Amino acid sequence: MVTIRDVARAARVSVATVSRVQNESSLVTEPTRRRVRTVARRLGYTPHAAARSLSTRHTSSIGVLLPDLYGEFYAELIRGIDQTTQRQGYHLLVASSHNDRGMIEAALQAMRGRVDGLILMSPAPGAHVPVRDLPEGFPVVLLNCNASGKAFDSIVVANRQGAYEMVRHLLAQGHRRIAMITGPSRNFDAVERWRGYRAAMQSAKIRPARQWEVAGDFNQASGFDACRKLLRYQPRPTAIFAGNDAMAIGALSALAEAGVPVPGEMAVAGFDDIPMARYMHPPLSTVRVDISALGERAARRLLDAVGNGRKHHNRRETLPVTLVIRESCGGRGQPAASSPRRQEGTS
Amino acid sequence: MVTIRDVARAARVSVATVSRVQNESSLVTEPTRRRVRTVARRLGYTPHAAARSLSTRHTSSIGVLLPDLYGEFYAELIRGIDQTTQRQGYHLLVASSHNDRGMIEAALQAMRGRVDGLILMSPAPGAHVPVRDLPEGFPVVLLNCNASGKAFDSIVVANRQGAYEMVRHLLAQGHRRIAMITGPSRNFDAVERWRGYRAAMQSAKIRPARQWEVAGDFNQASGFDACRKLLRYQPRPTAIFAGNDAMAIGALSALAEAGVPVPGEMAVAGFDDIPMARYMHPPLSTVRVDISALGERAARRLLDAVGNGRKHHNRRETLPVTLVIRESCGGRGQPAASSPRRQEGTS
DNA sequence: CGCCGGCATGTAACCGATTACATCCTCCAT
DNA sequence: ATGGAGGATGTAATCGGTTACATGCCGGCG
Repeated sequence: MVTIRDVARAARVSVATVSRVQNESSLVTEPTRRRVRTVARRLGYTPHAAARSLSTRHTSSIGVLLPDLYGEFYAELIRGIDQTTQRQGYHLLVASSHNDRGMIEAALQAMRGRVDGLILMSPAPGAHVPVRDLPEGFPVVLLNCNASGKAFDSIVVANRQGAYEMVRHLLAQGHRRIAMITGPSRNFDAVERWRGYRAAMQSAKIRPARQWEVAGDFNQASGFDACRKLLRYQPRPTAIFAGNDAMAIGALSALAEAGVPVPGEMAVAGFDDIPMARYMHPPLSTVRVDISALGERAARRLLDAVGNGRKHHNRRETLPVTLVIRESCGGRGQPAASSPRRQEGTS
Repeated sequence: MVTIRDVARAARVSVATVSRVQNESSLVTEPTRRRVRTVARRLGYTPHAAARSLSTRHTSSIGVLLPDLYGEFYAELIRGIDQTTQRQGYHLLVASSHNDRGMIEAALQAMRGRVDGLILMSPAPGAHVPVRDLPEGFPVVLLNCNASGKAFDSIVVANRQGAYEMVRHLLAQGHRRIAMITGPSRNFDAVERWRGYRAAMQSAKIRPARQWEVAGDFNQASGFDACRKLLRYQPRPTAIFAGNDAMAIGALSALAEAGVPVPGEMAVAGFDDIPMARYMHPPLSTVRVDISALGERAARRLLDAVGNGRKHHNRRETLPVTLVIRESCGGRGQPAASSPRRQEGTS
């Protein structure tokens, strides 16, 4: 393992000079600089990150603590975060907590001295983040958490509003018996979307009925099951609003199997606008959430705090969502677009 | 920032003792241990990771360098890796290279002193990994790379065999005009799958024709476009094998739009078995790749190398794949299953 | 009684960088 | 000629841990 001292010796200079060359300090004469560069390259020298962060007191990496890593949502989120942090020369330390309180604390501990800031997403609506474990004044950005009274920056998706508008749209189409397949009750997004549904129903003077709300868990399979359950109702609902696209797709599958025409006898809508959604049969109406933008904003906000005064601003930002009406809910849907949406996926 | 010395002073012991308590060393009497523990907790002491790794010469985290982060594939891969590393107390530093050679090198550099080992996936089939940038004897596991003659551990997916078997299945159904929508030509998986297709066609004495091979990029949109192109052919193909599920789904969408019954007039098959696949209409036949298992194996292999002698074994392991025949290709398909596949996704 | 072994604890060197401060040199102004 | 300014470079302290080795204490045994 070649260290800065090896380079210094070989280049017949002091360690200080080598360090200065590495860090682009202006106080080195051009010939010296070249000599050091050459020697460093020849020896294959790379500065030791741990040593560097010990003395500089920053790590140029940030932590991302998520409840889970399963599914497109987190993939997109991480991608958005990575995009902006990488551009600024920061690295990403990711961890998943599996919603386990102990693991959250362990992860938070482990991050000390490893990262300069933290993006934290703990989905349980009631759970208060174990903030006390964090060093005082440590930059944190919360995602989709209720900020629990503490002065943290946070970014939330306009879940309630999106759900409200989608259900209003279904109402405008003449639907009255609108069922909802909800997400996990301990999930912040799920609960907010459900609140939006309720608010919209009430705005149309329709009394919310527990029976129209079937619980799912955000996976396709639960949407499939929930839909089958709804099909046994008498009278049947005429529209199904699913808490996310995965469940909506499960529902579409159940409807196809049961021979129920969509949107003819049943309108379906989802939430998220995952890439798949427009390629469903029929193309799925949904609420578009730009997840990678969410990640980008969080990262930008965090890097801001890390770079500048590292102060908590207690700013709460809301990421807007937009209705995407396609054929599955009977509005005039657009046909599936054919323009490629991104460069190149894999596998 | 409270350090080990602060704790030592407050507990009236030396730093060595505090360190020993932290590391569960047996050489501390029970009363001392308790006293130190109490003081540490009261002061909110957490050891500084950078300092610790500087002296112990290991970081308890491993690096994951991927070509991109877009899509379910990488999400699953990271999840699989995270699962096993987390269990052993390791952290994950992820980075995406965007296939840019410079960025790969930069990332490799940045990993020095930050990670104990590396999982590396560079998809370009010709590209040789810039191995020389790695410290001698640094544990590395390559994913889906051709190991380029160096003595590295590697794990590859049985892409060629899976494609071969799927096309053989289509042939057995009586299809002769089987088209393929290929993935990006610089992608290792894509090329291997295409080779499998070719091999199967040749095994049936069908001369491969360039015209039956339409280029895609692994995204839904490209599958949609490619399928429209194929529909204009005279005579039409009777089966389409897509290089991955995303493109197969795009193709299904184009077929639905054109009113071509599946599998009646056109059989369709994909590759990967993403969770969505069984919920398509009709359910999609595909080649199942257990991506998270791929990640798990890679992680296990790497941790093995890190823990034990950190030697390169130059072992090459192959992850098997299995055919999943559903309705989209006319075999007797299973109906969509209704058992939940995983605990709880989000959004 | 004295010596020795072994255990609990302390002291200080070290890991590999950064950087404040010291030093030295050169060149210029008085 | 001389003092001083200022730039290039070197020396050594420092970051916060770990750990080899030193020390001191205690009990047991000859």
